Amino acid sequence: MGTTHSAVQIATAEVEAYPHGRVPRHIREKQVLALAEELFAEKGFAVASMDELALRAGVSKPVIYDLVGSKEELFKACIARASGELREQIAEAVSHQSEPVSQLRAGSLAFFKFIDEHRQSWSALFVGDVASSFSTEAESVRKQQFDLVAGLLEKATRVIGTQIEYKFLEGTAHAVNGAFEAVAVWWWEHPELPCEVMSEWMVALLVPGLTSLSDFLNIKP
Amino acid sequence: MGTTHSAVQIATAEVEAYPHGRVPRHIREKQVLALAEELFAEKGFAVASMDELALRAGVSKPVIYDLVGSKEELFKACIARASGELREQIAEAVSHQSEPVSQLRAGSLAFFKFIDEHRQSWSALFVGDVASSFSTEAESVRKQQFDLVAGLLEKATRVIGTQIEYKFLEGTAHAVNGAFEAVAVWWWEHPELPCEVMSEWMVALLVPGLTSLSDFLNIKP
DNA sequence: TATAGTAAGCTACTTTTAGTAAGTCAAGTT
DNA sequence: AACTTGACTTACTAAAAGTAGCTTACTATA
Repeated sequence: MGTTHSAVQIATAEVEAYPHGRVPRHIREKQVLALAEELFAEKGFAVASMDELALRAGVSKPVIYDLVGSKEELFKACIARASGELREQIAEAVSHQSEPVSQLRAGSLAFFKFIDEHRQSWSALFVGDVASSFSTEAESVRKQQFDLVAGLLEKATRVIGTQIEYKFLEGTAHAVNGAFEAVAVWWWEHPELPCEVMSEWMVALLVPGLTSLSDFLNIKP
Repeated sequence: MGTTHSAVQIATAEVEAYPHGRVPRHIREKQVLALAEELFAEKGFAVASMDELALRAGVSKPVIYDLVGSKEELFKACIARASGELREQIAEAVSHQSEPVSQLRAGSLAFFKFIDEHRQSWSALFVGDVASSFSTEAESVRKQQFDLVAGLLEKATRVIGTQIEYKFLEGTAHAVNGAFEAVAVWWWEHPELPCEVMSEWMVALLVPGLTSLSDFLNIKP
């Protein structure tokens, strides 16, 4: 367990187990996906070319197209894979907490840790280039933060005994997520700040408003 | 003053004042910029083509390239123009207020009003497609929100007599801006909510955290 | 074991679009 | 009248997405 292996390295090794070149579909697919993520991370969506991807995979272009459909679908697949991973990490961290504020804090820390460990990919897939036009994919991350936000607000309002409209929960979750994303982008140029500080900072910024938001929401039922 | 004229209509009228086709450079430039913004709003960066822009302007492609340099520069110019307008509107609204919270409230309302009146363009230039890769342009809007946030935090900390690090003001401004942008995107699918509600909602979400954030910031000098 | 079927891959295209080289044509300037 | 300049054109190149149709190796079964 001394060395760490990247997804690309693992996939390449698996492919090279077939020295004659003819590799089973699911193996080739994993390799192409891993190489694509790397390529997008290096160059961004617009500049990354399918020709180069084919070259790196040591395969011709139609093979790529047969596997992934189109450049856009490939990009979406990369986002889906990465955001799935992010979601898992946050969920894992949250699951150890029971109080809404502690959950948000744990989720926040997990978020920054994930980004810290995947700077390049994260920037390419979630920030740069066309990322936002595929927002339906990154959407799944928001869905999750939605749950955290909902937990916070519902607890706050359960006291008053009011049912908050779903709509407002949803919008607030988007706002919270937007704040996290934006500050993560800014963090990119200030990497000297540790995850813990980033996380506490965001908690300090958002929790007071979230807990007191119920007042506002009760005005507009 | 009965009818309203769009930027495109005005520019087209100016161009048609030269029936022989040879139009002075600055007039043609204004027309091309207006048409470009319209085209990007309709199709988004990736799908909009320079050929079609040339066609719509009734001019050949090299003319476009002579005027605007490249597709990316053209897009940046559109963002710069639009964000300049947004900045002006917010500045105007803020200038009528003196207290930080009132300023944030006024700025917030101006923000949502602007977007409400420029839905298509705003979405294409600031959200869709490549928008975020040109974030240096949209950056100028953040700079302004930075001032508002700084006002809030400095007032809060002046009481305690501490000097907040510039870095944290900046990051917080990004977070606030990200929250606004994200909720504006979400608003796109919930247009039934009036600007005033959106604005008050964001104020309710952000102000408590902003005013209390000083506690956190004083921990880390 | 011969052979039909299929999975993996290739060469060689088409199409679209950003960007450019080189020239035309009208109007003023000397 | 010759010369420069500024708006504009035709006709290209280059790069990259995506595809049609063929080849080759492996596999199952008669």
